[in-house]
Amino acid sequence: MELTDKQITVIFKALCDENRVQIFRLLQNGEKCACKLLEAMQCTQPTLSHHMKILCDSGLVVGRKEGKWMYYSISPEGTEIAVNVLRELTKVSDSGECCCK
Amino acid sequence: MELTDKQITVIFKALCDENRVQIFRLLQNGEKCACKLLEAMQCTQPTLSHHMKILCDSGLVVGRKEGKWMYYSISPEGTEIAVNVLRELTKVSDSGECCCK
DNA sequence: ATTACATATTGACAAATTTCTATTTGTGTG
DNA sequence: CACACAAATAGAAATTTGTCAATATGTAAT
Repeated sequence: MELTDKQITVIFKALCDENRVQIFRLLQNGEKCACKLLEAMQCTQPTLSHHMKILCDSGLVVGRKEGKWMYYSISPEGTEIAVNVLRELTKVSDSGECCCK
Repeated sequence: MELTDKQITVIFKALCDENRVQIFRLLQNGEKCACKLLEAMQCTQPTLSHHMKILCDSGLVVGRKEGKWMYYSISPEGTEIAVNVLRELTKVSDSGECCCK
């Protein structure tokens, strides 16, 4: 399962905005409906919808529709992928010195 | 050691750009000087300098000056912090249902 | 069907980001 | 000192992102 550089940026874009970080905090207690998230956030409904789209695109959050409502939750699978990608990208396999010495 | 939401976004901004993802790949073999990175990248020197600043600000990369040269490498400490933050933010402590049912 | 409600989409605008060229700063050498 | 080289900074242009008001879509209830 190889991710492109582009896909990697999409994952971490989820965490590049303070509002979205706050949304993660709200989701830590379990699944929440959009309306409940909206109450807790200082933004309009379209703005929240926009952020939720970015979060779902990242794979770190999953949405579930139930009647009129959208329920969002943190995805353990997405989380695991993100952690692995981060570990992979920052893994150092020290192989020799730089030439510029 | 508590990080603000703002600081968290700064960490993950490092990984929000394809060029910077590429730089991580280049640094995986160990420390590299800026001039060597520049050779491998498709951008100008000021652009690389800009990206390196963002990477250093994130704490995921550290720079070391030696004479005229700047040497950059992946920071194991910064990496560990980033992984911990990611784990922390995406940790679910399931405490009850949403009210909107 | 009509109404009410929850969410998504559209379009516009402001702010932030990326990129470049030109210039400056810092360091070593003849 | 004067020159060359590496890297950073300044400033401007192009692009992307975040935000909102307005509107559309989907769902349930009367």
